Amino acid sequence: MGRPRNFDESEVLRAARDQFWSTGYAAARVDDIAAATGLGKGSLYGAFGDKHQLFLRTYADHCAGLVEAVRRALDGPDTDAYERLRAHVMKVAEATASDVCLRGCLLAKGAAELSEQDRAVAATARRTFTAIEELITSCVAGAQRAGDIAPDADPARLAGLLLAVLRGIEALGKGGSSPDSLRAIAETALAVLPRPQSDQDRSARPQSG
Amino acid sequence: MGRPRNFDESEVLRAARDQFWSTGYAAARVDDIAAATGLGKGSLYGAFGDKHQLFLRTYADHCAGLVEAVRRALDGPDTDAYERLRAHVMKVAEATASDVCLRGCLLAKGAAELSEQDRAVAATARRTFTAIEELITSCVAGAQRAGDIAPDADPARLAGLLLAVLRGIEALGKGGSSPDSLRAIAETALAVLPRPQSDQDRSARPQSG
DNA sequence: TACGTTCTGGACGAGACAGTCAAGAAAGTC
DNA sequence: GACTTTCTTGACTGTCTCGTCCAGAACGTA
Repeated sequence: MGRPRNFDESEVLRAARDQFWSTGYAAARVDDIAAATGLGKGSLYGAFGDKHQLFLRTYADHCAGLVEAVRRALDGPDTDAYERLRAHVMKVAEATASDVCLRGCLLAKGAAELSEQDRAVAATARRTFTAIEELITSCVAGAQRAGDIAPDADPARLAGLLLAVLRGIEALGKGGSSPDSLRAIAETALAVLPRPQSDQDRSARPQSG
Repeated sequence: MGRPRNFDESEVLRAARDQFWSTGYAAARVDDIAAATGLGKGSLYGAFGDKHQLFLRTYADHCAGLVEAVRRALDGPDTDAYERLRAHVMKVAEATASDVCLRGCLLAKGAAELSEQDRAVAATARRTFTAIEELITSCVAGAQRAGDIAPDADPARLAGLLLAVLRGIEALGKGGSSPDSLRAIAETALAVLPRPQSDQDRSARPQSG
């Protein structure tokens, strides 16, 4: 059956992804990727095709992983849906704030660099955004059923807004916005979500100071 | 006094910017930039230094122009502050939605590609974000004085949220989100802004359907 | 052990690219 | 008109990088 492969595919893909992630697609050198993975270029080309194919593969895998992570963070019973949503939004802000090297999110970085000229990248990015938005929509709807979101609000619209805020936090983090300001954005986004009337309406307002 | 320059600096910078804008920094070729500007490479290097310096110049100019455009859109009397804010948010959504080629915003594209490795780019992006946020803060404060925003809300926090939403819309547009969904995000962001108590509270809620 | 097959690794070639340079052009000055 | 200075042009160079290729290694099979 021939010589078996001497490497773990997922490890190689992760190393390759990290190269693309830190330098971007165009600036990533195949030789560097080979060095980072420990493979010779022949093996790399034999197993994954050329640089572009390798990128598409790592990008798609990474995006799928992202969606799965969001699913794990947001899935669960309605009772805790609002709390899970809150925790997730804050976690994204914290993660972006603590990304000292400004590497940011590969999803956004890849889309920014390539979506104009590469339909496959644009399609993957779009699918990823849509999938995450659906997960947020479900979570908001759960919170609504549990009485933590105003009953007359549209979960899909709130989810769209929250997704935009999350992507915006990511974008601002790339510019080096302070951790505090990113946290403030996340808190404010949660604070303006419409709560049921029964709550003090004030609690839905960002406080001064 | 020697031979005078044969080109208009701002036109050359604009042409160079467009090259960086459509391909990204790393993938932009100096030969293409020269061709686009109509200059020989010698003139380009003589006038603007190397590729990196040229990019920094176009990036800084572009960001300064962006801030000026936002200032023009948001400056004015308190009476119309809320309306100007609303119009601006909707305009960004429309502009992103109609950006068929997914070129996106050079500010975000440059920051995504280079801020990790280039402090000057990160600093320019950060300054730009800060400047825009301050303009939004002023506008929100004006709207608050005019009675269009809840008096107990914190304009700076709302401005941070709005900036994040605007950047998020831009990021989602890069993935090819539908014009309708981008518009919906903008509308929802405006709808969740806390309005004064005197208004029907319902009007501050995104409607179902 | 001999053989076919698949993987490995790195040398190699072709092309692309950034930046330089030298010869000449266009201005001002005397 | 001679001279100085600055700008212009595009050919040129050296370097970098992608992708290929091939000799050999590591497996299963007979």
